[in-house]
Amino acid sequence: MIERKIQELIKKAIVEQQQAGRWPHFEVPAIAIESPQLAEHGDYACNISFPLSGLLKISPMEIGTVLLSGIRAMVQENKMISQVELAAPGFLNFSLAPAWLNGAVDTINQKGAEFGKSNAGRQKKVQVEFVSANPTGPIHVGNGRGAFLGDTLANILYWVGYRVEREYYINDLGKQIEILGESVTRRYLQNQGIHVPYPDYCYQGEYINEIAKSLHLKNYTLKNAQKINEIKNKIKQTVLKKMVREIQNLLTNKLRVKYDVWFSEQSLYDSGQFERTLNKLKEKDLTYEKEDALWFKSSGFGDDKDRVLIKNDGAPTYFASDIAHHEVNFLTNSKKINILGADHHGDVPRLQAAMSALGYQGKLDIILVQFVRLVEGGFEVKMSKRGGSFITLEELVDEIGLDVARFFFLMYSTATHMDFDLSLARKKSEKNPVFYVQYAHARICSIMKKLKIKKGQAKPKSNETELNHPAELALAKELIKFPDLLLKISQNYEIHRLPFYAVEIAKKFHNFYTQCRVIDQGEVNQARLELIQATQVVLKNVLSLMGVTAPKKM
RNA sequence: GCGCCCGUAGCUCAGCUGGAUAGAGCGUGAGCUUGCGGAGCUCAAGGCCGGAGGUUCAAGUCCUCCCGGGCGCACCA
Repeated sequence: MIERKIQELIKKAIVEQQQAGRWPHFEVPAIAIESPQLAEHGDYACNISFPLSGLLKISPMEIGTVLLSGIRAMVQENKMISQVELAAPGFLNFSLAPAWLNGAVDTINQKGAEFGKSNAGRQKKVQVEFVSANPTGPIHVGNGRGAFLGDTLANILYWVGYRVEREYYINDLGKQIEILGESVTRRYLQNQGIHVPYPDYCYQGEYINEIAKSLHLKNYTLKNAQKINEIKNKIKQTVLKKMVREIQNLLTNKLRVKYDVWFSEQSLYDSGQFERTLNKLKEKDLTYEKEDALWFKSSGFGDDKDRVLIKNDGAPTYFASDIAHHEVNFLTNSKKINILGADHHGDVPRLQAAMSALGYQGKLDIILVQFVRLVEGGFEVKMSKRGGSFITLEELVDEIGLDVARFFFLMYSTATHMDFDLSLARKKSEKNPVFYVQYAHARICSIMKKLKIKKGQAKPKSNETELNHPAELALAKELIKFPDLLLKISQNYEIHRLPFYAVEIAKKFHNFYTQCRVIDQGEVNQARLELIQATQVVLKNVLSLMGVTAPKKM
């Protein structure tokens, strides 16, 4: 909003020069569209002089000088911008007017819990799918990254005006589930004293044995142990349900991760959706049979080779299910964002190919999240369900706390391969940035409390209604960026900017706090009170988007 | 071999569609009390941004090659 205003000013100044015949005619928007950026020295810095310099064959400083006088004349009646200056290499720096900032702070307080919301999404329906880990074992630390990112992204999308559906896709079909059933069955039989081997392909984790121990299958005794398949199927269904329930319980109750839909892969077949999607591809002549299998011509849509839909044993592939699954999603959503682990990057081209084939081109965005490497005292802690040695997400959260975990996982770019040192995290936990941010919030609450105690005998308010101290202005300028930040994140999915922003606000606040007093000699500074109220509003909103608590005291 | 991601301060990471003297936290060193919470504030030290070319007025950012690390390359899910 501020950036657009500045762009307008610059464009006007350039056109002015053109109309006066001093500069040749060129397409202004193409250049003026270069958006102003935040700078240390001014509030907004613009580098427009540089591209113009090449075009006009005049030095950047000269161009800056010409534009400066034009813009200054216009700024006279502008309330938002108080000052424009030309800096050394040819930068134009725009400063925000304190009086205008005052009004902006006021607006934040009026909007309160709504501050930051917009209707940019125009109530379009978007689905965010995340985690979707196979229900073959506990949720591990790597899944946690996706869980918190997905939850927060969905929150942000909702705030900028989308109708958001959060989905967990349950792979309750196929080989992995068979192996899960078999693993538990074998342990179960072993626990009954029946000698059965435990092959390498079975899940090795101790949790398998724990589940086996908790099973009570009264109808099956040692005598009819030969009915292994019957037992296995029963156990498989029981274990699957149990696993899904545990995952649901962990995510929603313990990790504060919300879901709207738990979508079963099996349901695609029960509902006939799988057949419908498959027929659609067949009708478009995009499939063919080869070596007793049914193939999809994905190479015609950018994939490097064709892919199997139905295996030669008659069973559908995971890929085939996933196509039908996505089609269901697009029945009710105009857009889908899928958060995947980086180990699935190879699957992206084929999935996009299928979406293009079905007419959903450009509607699926995939966010690849790189792996988390757990390190303990310099050694990597392997996280593999198959291998059995891993730290579950639950264990991690129990140890460092949910607020710390959420903040920590959110503050890294999804492209970063993060190294997470457990021993370091434990030591550092008190110095964690999340506490820094929460402390700022608690400090504000503390001041508020102090004011409320004296409610009966209200403190006299000073007649200072305008911000002028540098620390006040810096804080106010930070606060007003919030709505634009959310819009940006909703477009580029750079979720890590949110925790960084939170830290920035906390920093500006702590700095303000040590330099400026809200309650001074029994008198309340009106402008500062409004400023810290606004700070509280923004901190609360930011933290709630991240699913982190905003404590009143610590 | 092919494809995707990463390489920035001692450590963990930012650096937004190329723009001013490359930033933060932790760690290290030096300071900060008449007053709203010291889980805070201020300052300092610490960098040939993996390497070499190229494009540009301008490269940590874009292109090519090389080195190093992670992950994929199934009729598994």
